[in-house]
Amino acid sequence: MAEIDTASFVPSLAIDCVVFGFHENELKVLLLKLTGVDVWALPGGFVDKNKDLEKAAIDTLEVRTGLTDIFLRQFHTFGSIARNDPNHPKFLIDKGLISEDLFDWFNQRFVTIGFYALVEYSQVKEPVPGPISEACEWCSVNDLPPLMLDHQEIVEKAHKALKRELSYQPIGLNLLPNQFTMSELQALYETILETQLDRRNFRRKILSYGILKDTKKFRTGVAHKAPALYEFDVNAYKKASQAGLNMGW
Amino acid sequence: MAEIDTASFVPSLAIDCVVFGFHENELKVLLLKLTGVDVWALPGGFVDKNKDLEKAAIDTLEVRTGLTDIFLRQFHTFGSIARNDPNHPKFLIDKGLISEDLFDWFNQRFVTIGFYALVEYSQVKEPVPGPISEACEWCSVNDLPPLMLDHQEIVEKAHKALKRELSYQPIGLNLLPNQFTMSELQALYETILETQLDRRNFRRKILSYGILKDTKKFRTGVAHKAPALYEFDVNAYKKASQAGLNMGW
DNA sequence: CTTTCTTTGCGTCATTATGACACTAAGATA
DNA sequence: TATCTTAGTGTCATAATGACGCAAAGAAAG
Repeated sequence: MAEIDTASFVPSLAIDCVVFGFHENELKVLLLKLTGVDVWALPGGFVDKNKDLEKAAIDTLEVRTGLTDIFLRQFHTFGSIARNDPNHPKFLIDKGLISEDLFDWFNQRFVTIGFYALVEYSQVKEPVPGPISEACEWCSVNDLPPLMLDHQEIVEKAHKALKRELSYQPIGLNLLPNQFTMSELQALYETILETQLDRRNFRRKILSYGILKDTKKFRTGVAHKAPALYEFDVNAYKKASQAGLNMGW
Repeated sequence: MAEIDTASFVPSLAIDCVVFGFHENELKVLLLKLTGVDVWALPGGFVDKNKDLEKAAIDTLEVRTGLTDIFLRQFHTFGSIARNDPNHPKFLIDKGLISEDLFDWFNQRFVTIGFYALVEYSQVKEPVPGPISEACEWCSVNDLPPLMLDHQEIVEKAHKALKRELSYQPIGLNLLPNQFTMSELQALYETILETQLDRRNFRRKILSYGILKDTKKFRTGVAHKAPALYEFDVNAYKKASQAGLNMGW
């Protein structure tokens, strides 16, 4: 059972992280399975009184994924009064996840600040569960298990934010391994956007941004023609992020 | 001096609103001047325990502007620990703005949820100051008076968010009077983007979106050739908002 | 070893969007 | 009446986009 020192936290405040990864042509999110029940939750937590919001998110992610230096973006704050449901702390207590003394703390009205993170799937060796969870796993955004509270809505909103981001920012540096093929990059775009793109036009457009470097190497040992391996030109990538792609005016 | 019932508020939480208006080719924000000092603040406040965040923002704006049905968007949550500066509540007490009992409340670490609002300048007849302010006025974003705490940063971030929004959303319905000329619309765009646009290309592009209706009327009584009056085709405008303009992929 | 199949890489072509700018019309002012 | 400023329309070269063809590379099948 989780013992927490509620006095060290900012009351009413929480953070939740939607950690996106990309694997086998699917967009995944990291979820925690609450111990003993088929209810899942986003990694997140309370905010330490002397910790910045960002830092709270970063620390949470480091614990879960082992990664430091994660791409993180605040995308929305969820503060509907409907989020406060007394059945929720009751449920947690019934299932033995938190002690009874914590009812009041968990029964507060929480406002949660949503962050999304982009991580390289393969770099997360073994996601680690938290004090009230027994598993930490990647789940496909298109096939989510039952989620706690409004976490489903939070995931959806994060996905939407990511989609939008894609329309005016380069994306991939944080989601793909260092080297990747054009097809893999395209698959990432298609997956996030949930749409199909023409292979040849995609190549033309993404190359026109000048953010890719041809490594002159090829992926070998795979079926069919060996595809060229690219990597991001980090400098150009960051410049493009700053300036924004496809700005309308 | 302001008397407030702190018990009715969610601790640690506040909202701040950046209300944008457009007047004389300048982008304005509504600011409150604290009584007796040359320090200004954004309209905002604490969050009532049983009020949604959005509702808290809406209510604040209604009090200040008299307007209901305001275009409102959450753009960022500010939660740095550096926001909590004990000198600030001391200052408020020294200046007689709040009573000494309120020190603890005001000395909390506050996380503030930033909203920006777009309103039609001329519809705000007489902005009304709050309990600790003696004036509520429009100030040009390019020439802001000294602002409280990190409110300057909040305004800047809101402006940036608005700029970005402009690149993939139609804007104007909430900032311009019902009928307007092409030049006025262009001036709005130029002001928000802080850049110059070619008159003829602007017209072509904005018309191509199909969100404008020609009213067949003209603005009379002004110097030079009478310009045509347009209004937004609200249906088309909303569809365009949904779909997004200039989406890159 | 040759054929088949799939994926990669490069290119074409018609259409549309964009940036730069010229010209005319309308109406106020000199 | 001439002049000046803003409005409205159009042109033209260039760039971007969408649709799609074709040949080369390599694995797999015969």
